[in-house]
Order: sequence, then structure tokens, then C-alpha cells
Amino acid sequence: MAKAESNVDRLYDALRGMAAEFAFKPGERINESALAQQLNASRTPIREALNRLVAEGFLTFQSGRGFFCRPLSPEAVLDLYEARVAIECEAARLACARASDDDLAELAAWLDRIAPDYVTATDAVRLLEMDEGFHRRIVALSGNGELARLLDNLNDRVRYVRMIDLRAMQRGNAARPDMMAAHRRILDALTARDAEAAAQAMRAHIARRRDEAAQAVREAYAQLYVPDL
Amino acid sequence: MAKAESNVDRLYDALRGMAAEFAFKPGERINESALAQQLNASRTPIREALNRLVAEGFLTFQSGRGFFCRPLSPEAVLDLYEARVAIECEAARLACARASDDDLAELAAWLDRIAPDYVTATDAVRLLEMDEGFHRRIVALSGNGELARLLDNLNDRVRYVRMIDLRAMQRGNAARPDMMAAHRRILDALTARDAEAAAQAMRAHIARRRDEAAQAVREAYAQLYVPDL
DNA sequence: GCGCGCAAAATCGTATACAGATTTGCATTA
DNA sequence: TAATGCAAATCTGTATACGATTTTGCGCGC
Repeated sequence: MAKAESNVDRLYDALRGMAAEFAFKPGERINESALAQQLNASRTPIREALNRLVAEGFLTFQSGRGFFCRPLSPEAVLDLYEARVAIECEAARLACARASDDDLAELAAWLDRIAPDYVTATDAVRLLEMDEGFHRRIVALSGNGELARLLDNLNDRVRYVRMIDLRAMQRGNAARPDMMAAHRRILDALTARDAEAAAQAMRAHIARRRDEAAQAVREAYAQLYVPDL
Repeated sequence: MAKAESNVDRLYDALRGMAAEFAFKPGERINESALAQQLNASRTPIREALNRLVAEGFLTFQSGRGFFCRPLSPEAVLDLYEARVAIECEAARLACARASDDDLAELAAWLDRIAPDYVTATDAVRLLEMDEGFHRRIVALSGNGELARLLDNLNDRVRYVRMIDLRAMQRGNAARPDMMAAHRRILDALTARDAEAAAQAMRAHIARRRDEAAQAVREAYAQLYVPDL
């Protein structure tokens, strides 16, 4: 998204992207020298970026043994979904109290504008983009920068699995209108200034996907360890 | 808390502690060379630790200009309190469903054991320790490692202000029985397996302190910029 | 007196080197 | 064959150095 010019940012973005899409396999040890060569840099800035990714939960670190990719376990993914519920339900409550009528009207207009795509969109990437976009807007309306920060981080870490889940959903049946309807329901509750209903709708919307996460993790392993689909 | 042996961990812990208690003044630029000398290390490991602290929200970073202490603004502190509400209310709900009767009995016993201290404790440090201990236990009972991680981070970042708030509370009047009662109320809701009530009690408990945060921030500035009290 | 610009000093960004720790692979032995 | 121990190779941890960038301070002109 944010394209930074400086070299250190370039490295950070690259590594973050690799970690997000599991270019490092779960649990795998990360070789600093190899990365340095691959990314045309020395180990020093690479290590700085890796340290940041540790703090962000993308990687783990063992003293004396180096950096490792985070494990990809069903439990960890469920935890992330639950954390999303925590953040987003509260964000919905706050947005209910703080968003201006104009803000909500604008969000409604945005939903209307992309509505056709919800059904048309063939690739999961576009679908996920729209879904994340909606949720990010809600959090923005909460006016709480910390919640926004936390949600961005959670989304980045769970994106790989969500993508797989979305693809499965797409294959299975047309659950897309469902998603669209869920978003609309949340917005309606916000417009009605009903914090409880908004939080409930948000909870239901996320929990619905959460239940399939374990299955998605299994598919994720298949994708990661089989050459190509 | 966790005493780490390796040198890099020593540096990380030291810097994290300094950042938490605002040994760097809000907004202040951080001089790497000076830190390196002060902590008996070279700039390389210092910078690695600083990068982690950036990712954890203790510091900010500007390309080409270096590291800075996070600003201490009322808005930022309110955001942190609201994030705590998000995390802890959801944790309470989850704990309601997942904690075993034994777990809850143990927590009740712990509350009983430290009850005398709630009134006796003269120093805010001890009081804050007990309060954080209770909240950490609740999150532990939620069984969600991610929520625990997030709460630890939020607590570390808001501790300085909470401490000042607690001291003010201590001076003002004996609101300590209130705090005690609030904890008891939360536990009761958990024991009754009433998720809604638990979340509500948690929300009220945190929000009560939240409202004083702005005032605490003002006092924090006074403490930071006046030699000693 | 007040900005403006330039040069000096300070500071950051990162490559590189090397010491120490860890892992690997092989040979030896029960 | 499986286990063990040792030595070589690999990799991490950190100091150091130096070019690039930013900040500072001073002198000049208005």
C-alpha cells in the first residue's frame, strides 16, 4: 500500500510481504545472509527489519539461533479471529457514538458503489480487498488510532488464511450476497445509532468466517507444501 | 519480569523499561551513540532493540532522522484505555465460556488472599501490580494468547499514566474498596456464567479510570518536566 | 535586528569483519 | 545398525568504519 522510498523501508515492506504470504514456511528458520543477498543489502538492515516483524508477531526469535517464521496452527488463527472480534466490536460501538451522519452516508455510498463488484468479482484478492476496506472504514469511524493499528496488524497476519477461506467460499456457493448483506446490516445498525446491534452484527459476521478457519488452515498447508495447484 | 540472560535481551529490557517510564521525554529524539555508550554496547544491537520498540508502539521512527519517544497526549492515552476495553471485555466473555470452575475458584481465592493489601497497600506500585494481576488472570482464562499479548503491550505503554492516576486516587479518597468491589463483581459475573454482565462490569471498571486519564496526563507532564516532587 | 545561506559538526544508514555459538556430517565404537 | 563424540562448516552477535544526510551555528547582507 504505502510505497516508501528509503531503502530500509523497501526491505521492511519486502520482508513483511514475504512473511505475510508465508514465503517462509511455518516454523522455518530464516537465513539472514541468504536474505541479504537476495534483497541486495547487508545483514544489518535486514536484521533491523526482522526485529520489527518479531514485535509485530510475524516471526519469532530465539537467542543464538536466529529468526523463525511464525507457526501456522489452527489455534493461533482462531486466536486472531477472536482478537478481530474484540477490536471490531468495540470499534463499531465507538463509531456508533462518534461517526457523523455525513460519514455514515459516505460509507453507505461506498457500499452502493462497490455492490456490483461483490457479485462480479472473480478473484478472491479483489473480494478480500473490499471486505477489509469495509472493516477498516468502520475502525476509522471509531476515531481510535490504536484500534486501527491493531486491526491492520491482525489483518496482515491472518490475510493468507482468509484468502484461502474466501476462495473456498467462492467455490462452494454464492455466499457473497451474504457478506454484502452482513455489511449492510452493520451499517444500518450504525445509522440507527444502536451500538448493541452494531456490535452484535459485527460479531456474527466475523464469527461466521471464524468457524471455517480451521479448515482453511488445513488447505493453507496443502498450498504451502505442494508445488502448485 | 522475565530475566533474560543474553546481552541483546538485556539491552531490549533496559530500553523497554526506559521507554515505559519515559526516561526519554515525549517527542524527544533518541541519540543512539549516547545510548550505546551508556549501556555498554555498540549501536548495532541498540538499533535492533529500538526497532522492536517502534513496532510495539513505544517509539516512533523517521527515516533519516532516527528514533523518537512516543508523544504523550491525552488522545493517545484515551485510545489506549479504549483498546483495553475492547480486549478485556472480549476476554471476559470468552473466559465466561471457557474457564473451569476450578480456575474461577482459584481466582476467587487469590482475590481473598490479597484483599487485605488492597486497603493496606501504601504504594501505588503494589496497587497497580495487584490490579494488573487481576486483569492478566482474566485474559489468561480466556485461553487466547493473542489477547494476552495485546493486553501486555497496552499495559506496558499506559503504565506510567496509570501509576500517576492511582497515586492521585490514593490521595483523593479511599476509592480502593471500589476497585476491589469492581473486581469482585467481575468475578461474580464469571462465576454466574453471565457473559454479558461480565463484559459490562469490565467495561464500567475500566471506563471509570479512563475518564481521569486526561488529568493524569497533565500530572504526568508535571512529573516529567519538574526535577522532583 | 532579522532572515538567509553556507560550512562544520553531529548523526544516521549500512557494509564489512571477526569472534563465538550452533549445527552438521563423518568417523568410530559398542 | 544405532549411538556417540569430535571437527569442520555455518550462522549468529556485535564492534567498527565510513559515506550520506541532517542539524547546527555563524557570518553576511538586507
